[in-house]
Amino acid sequence: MLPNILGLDYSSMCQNSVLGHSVMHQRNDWTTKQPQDWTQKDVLDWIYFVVEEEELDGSKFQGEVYRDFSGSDLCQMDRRQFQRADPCHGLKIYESFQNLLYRVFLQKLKPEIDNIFPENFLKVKDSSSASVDRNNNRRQPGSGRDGQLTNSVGNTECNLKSNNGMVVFKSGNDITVGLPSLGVYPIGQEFDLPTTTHQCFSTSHLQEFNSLKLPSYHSSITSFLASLTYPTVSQEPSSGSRTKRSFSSPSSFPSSSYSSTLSSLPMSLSSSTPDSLSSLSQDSPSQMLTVDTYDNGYSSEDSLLNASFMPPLDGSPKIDSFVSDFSDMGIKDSRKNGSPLSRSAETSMSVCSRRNNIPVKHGIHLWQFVLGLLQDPTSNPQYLKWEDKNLGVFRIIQSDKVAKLWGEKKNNPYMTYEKFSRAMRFCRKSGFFKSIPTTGRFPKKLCFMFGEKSHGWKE
DNA sequence: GAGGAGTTTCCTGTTT
DNA sequence: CAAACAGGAAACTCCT
Repeated sequence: MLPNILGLDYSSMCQNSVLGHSVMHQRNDWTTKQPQDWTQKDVLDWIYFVVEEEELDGSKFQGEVYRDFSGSDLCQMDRRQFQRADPCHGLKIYESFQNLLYRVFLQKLKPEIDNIFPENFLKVKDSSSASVDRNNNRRQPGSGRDGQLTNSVGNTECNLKSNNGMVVFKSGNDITVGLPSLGVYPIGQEFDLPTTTHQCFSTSHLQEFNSLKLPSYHSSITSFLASLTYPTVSQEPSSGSRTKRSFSSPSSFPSSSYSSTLSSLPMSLSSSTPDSLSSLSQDSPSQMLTVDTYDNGYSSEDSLLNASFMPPLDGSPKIDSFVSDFSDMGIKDSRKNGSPLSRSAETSMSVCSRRNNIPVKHGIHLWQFVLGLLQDPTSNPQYLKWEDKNLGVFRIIQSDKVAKLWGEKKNNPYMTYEKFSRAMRFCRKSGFFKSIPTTGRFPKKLCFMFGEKSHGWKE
């Protein structure tokens, strides 16, 4: 039996095949090779597998489009090239391929991830024993109402989450990193910050990862891994109920690699472990990373520039399931008088609070979010694009989509372009954006310009 | 606990 | 006419 390097369930491949004998009852070579080593035949086998798995319209599928591509060719192709090659299914194939590369990478990392999540470092959460006090975002023993968030399939929420939505969770022997763009959802257990030094990932892993072409979440994972590579944990209690931990890091480690900010969800906080984990933010100018339970925002230009925002794909279950949680409960966004959701109203939403019970620090600012989108090839130029990068002028192409992404970033399913643009106007008033010059060069609608207080957009 | 920053929400009116 | 823009007002979260 050939080794299955991808961790795929082949049983599904051998059942209900609609593609005939090429897939059915036949072990495909592509499952035993690295994607970059695939032959043209492997590519075709995999493509047909995806068509079947994704239930794509076979009548519109033209396999010959992919006939001349090898695995290494696919690795070099970006979203647009897939779409150009196959206007009908190219994007779906591209997404599946990115997903596959990502899984291969995780398979390789698994032993080392196991190493940094030792068993005694994880503990299963008892949903009935704790809840979130919305005033201080800490769990209180005994009141189980908000005790545990469940997603649409009833899984426990995750335990470690980066500011850009990436989630690491461990279930038994399975470690998974969930990314919004993949619709991967966290199932996990609570864990405490390790109190010993962990040299978790070797730089060779990062280099290897760098060699993969994963444009949409490349830098997120890279920075995430980098942040896990070097932390040396020391604990320093601070005033009040909050405890801070600091992470020192080797000065040789480039500051740009500190971009990932990790934050625990309040779900994983308990009275006995008031500051489980936490987030990393660069505390310049020293090489000290301050870890604060509630900090999930960018704290420096470096972190901004290296943070790859990962917009979800159309139909991503994250927003959809989130919104459906509200609609299922018959809850509508029917606040009056311009007020945001009141505390009482929010409380009445119980488990499905507006912010999903995630403490949202102001963290990433609107202008930073917009800049992140502009720097992300998966959103630029699809959702917004530069009109004049030197001047900092950009135009929003899909206003609703951009607003929705902002809402997702803030865990607010009710975000609209109207509200988004109101926030943009406030940012303009504060100097993060400014008015478009009235030269007639730029369209007035949906056009914005970065202001004096924003930075990092100029080349 | 106060106050500020940065939104979020809803609103009315105007411009494109 | 619809979409976008503009800005007031109130409320909210988070931070200092």
